[in-house]
Amino acid sequence: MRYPFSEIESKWQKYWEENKIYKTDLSNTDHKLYTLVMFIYPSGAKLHCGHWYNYGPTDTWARYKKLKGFNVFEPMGYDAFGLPAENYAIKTGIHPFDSTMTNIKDIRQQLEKMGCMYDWDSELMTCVPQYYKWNQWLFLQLYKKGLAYRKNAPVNWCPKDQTVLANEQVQSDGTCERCGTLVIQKNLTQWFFKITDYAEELLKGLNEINWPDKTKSMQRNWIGKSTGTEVKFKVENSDEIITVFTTRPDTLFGVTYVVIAPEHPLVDKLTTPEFKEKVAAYKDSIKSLTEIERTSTVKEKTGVPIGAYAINPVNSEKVPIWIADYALLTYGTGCVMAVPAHDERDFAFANKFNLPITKVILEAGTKPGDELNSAYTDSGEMINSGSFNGLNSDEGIEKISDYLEQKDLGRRKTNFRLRDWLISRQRYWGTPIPIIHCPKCGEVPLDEKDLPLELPYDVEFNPSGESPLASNKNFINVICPKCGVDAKRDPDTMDTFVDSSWYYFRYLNPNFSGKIFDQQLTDKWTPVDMYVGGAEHATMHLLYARFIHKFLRDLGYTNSDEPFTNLIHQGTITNQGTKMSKSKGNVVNPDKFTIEYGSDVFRLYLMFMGPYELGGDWSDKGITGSDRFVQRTYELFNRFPIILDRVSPKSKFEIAGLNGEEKSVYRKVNQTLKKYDEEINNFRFNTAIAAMMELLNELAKNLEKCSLKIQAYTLERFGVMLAPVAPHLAEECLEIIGRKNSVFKNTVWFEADTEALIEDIANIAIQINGKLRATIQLPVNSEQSYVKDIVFKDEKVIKYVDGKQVVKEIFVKNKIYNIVVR
RNA sequence: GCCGAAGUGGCGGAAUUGGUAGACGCGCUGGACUCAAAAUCCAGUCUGGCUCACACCAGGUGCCGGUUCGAGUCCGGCCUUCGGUACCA
Repeated sequence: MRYPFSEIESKWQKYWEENKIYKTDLSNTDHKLYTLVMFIYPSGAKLHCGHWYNYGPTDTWARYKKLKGFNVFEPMGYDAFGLPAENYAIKTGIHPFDSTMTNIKDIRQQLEKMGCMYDWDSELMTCVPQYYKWNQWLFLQLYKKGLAYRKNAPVNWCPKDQTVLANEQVQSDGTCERCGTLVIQKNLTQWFFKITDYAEELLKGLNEINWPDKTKSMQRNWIGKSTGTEVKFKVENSDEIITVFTTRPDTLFGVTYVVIAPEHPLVDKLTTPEFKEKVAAYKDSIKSLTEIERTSTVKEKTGVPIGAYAINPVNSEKVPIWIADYALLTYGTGCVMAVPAHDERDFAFANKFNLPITKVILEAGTKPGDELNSAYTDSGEMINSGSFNGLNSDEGIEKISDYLEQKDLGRRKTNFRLRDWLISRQRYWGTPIPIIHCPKCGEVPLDEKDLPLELPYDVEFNPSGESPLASNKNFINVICPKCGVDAKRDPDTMDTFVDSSWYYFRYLNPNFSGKIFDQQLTDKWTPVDMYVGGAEHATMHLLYARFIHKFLRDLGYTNSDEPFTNLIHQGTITNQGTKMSKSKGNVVNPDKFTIEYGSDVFRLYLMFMGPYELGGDWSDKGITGSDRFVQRTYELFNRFPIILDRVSPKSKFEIAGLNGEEKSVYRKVNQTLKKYDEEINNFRFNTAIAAMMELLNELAKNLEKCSLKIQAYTLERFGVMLAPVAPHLAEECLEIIGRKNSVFKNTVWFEADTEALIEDIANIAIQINGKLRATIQLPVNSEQSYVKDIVFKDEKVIKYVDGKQVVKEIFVKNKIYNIVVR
């Protein structure tokens, strides 16, 4: 009889729900284990295979931990604010709130069908005032500490989504992370969170968390710490000072010109009258370039002199000041000292514009007079550097920095590539910013007791570049709480990454009302022990959450330094090489497979496909293999109904007292237990399932020939191993053999009998000069002398050794016997 | 350009500290069952050579070289693919 998955899945799902099997007792924190998967964005596309691939295997891991005795908390919720719902509203006229609620309802049903052990009492969604009120509260705390501020700056603007984006949300090809449209630069006044205040700590903290090295290195690069020195250059005939940042103060004597970012405010002040026109023309010419064109490393560098000269503080040399597109206003001081001899960019630029090149670092094995064909960027002996001549340049970095600091010509400085997090968005479907703009008082933060500032339902959606909230008169017009005059609310909403930067706290008591979260619980249950989600969040969500976590800790709201102790990225499931997405129309609907095969088969198949962290291209080719495994398993258990009522197996058997088949079965089940344990623990589901398939093959062959006791022993263990990977099937199978109660109610785990792991017989490979010539079977742990006798009686060995001299013999116990002949 | 990961049968993928390459599964081929098909079960399946067949021989983990009794695994030099990053001074 085929496994009636539909009936059995609903039977056990009902049982689990009625018996509150997955309700976590949060008061019990012994062996607590917080397992979390990144929450879901509730779009109309519902669950696709990628979601399943994320949630199914993670749930298997969580169930495995539960069986091993952990008190597991595994919640699920909805990242419910965001652009797609709003774009959908623009297209169809369906309000984002309504479409989101409908989607959540559908997705919840799909999630329930998956049969994961989510604690549904902890479900949360971010688009309700009870949740986003605390985004606003968080904003106010940051504001109070000066960590939320507004400034006018060149920012990334997505013309399609009609909103600004954070740096992290612009992809390396200059397109929008959400919609793929080319992002442009605009000068706008926007809200920022000062993540840069935590740059150093965000960097250091990476050493304390067990995350994939890849992800940590991406964050390190993104933070981009760089230590160097700021050097002050006086300007000839001017009181202005140009401060440059350099990591190579040792090359200061080699400066032949200075470059300022074209947008730098000093440019207008310093440009001499005869250069005004050229400078203006140049600034115009780069304005028309897109960000990618401008920062492309293959593009030739451009620039113009501004007519003014700077004075090198160490040798009083007069060098020309240029503006060039390769100097970035947003990094360091926006000004660069150019040392063409020892910097590739400066070298290329100097060659193009015939600027002088002065060598000040000597490459070992070259002469001072040798011509440079390219910039020499390594260390060496300092030359042409006054009193610093002869020093090694590494030492020179320190010596010149000391000198500059003593003379007040500069100071050591650490710079970060990380920029502040731009959090305001000119969109509707997000958290309103709790600030009032008063013509008299300026920015007036809302009082905490007036939160939440609710998002109004009625607004104009059509994107005009203006925040939709500005169209709702009742919302936008307000009396200044300070002075009573007519004022306006801030019309922007927050980046949805604010919502997700602290949601893992909220899960523990999503209905808590007095504070942002229930610290009684969160102090005991956070950090999250295991976090699973896509690698695409490496420098976005995963960085923001670490920042907010540290900020909350500084306020005394949490007792840990990091939000996620362990992190795993599931691989990406692609379809014909491209990532599944609704816009590309290549989404594979998992329902097709769950309807045909059931959710356990589908879950098994996803896990069996390959290494979890690799993902892969979607194909349903092998799913029949998982189906067969399930059918054969079900059939096997049905051959031994209520066996546990008829016999109570021992917890261990003496292997010597077993007959041949029993020994084989007993050994295999224990070997499988050990393998399974190691593999699942490390998210290597594919090999764990392969081991179970091997076990099933063994049982199909030999179980019937075993004693009742061995049969019961084996099936009980097989059933328990099955429970994390195919929960519905396992519950049913265990019930068939007579187990009372759900295995997830009275959890049990069987450790392998270590004595049963070793085989009696070892296969020993015989090699001549490293080539396999024969294999022999001998009792395990046979000594060399014993093996040698048998090896040299082997016909093939005789054939190969005959007439030759045996030079060496290598013996590895139970593995190989290699004879080296000449 | 730089940083990181990966290249193994027709396909997805296994392989402890260097120790019998191809576990497990898909697909395919042959057989059993069946009136027939599906399902199921059994056998075979890296490539080439030779053989009626068994056996045997040679080659084989992206390419070239090295270390070693022995290399998918270690070292050096390349090639390709995929992620990340992009003038960060």
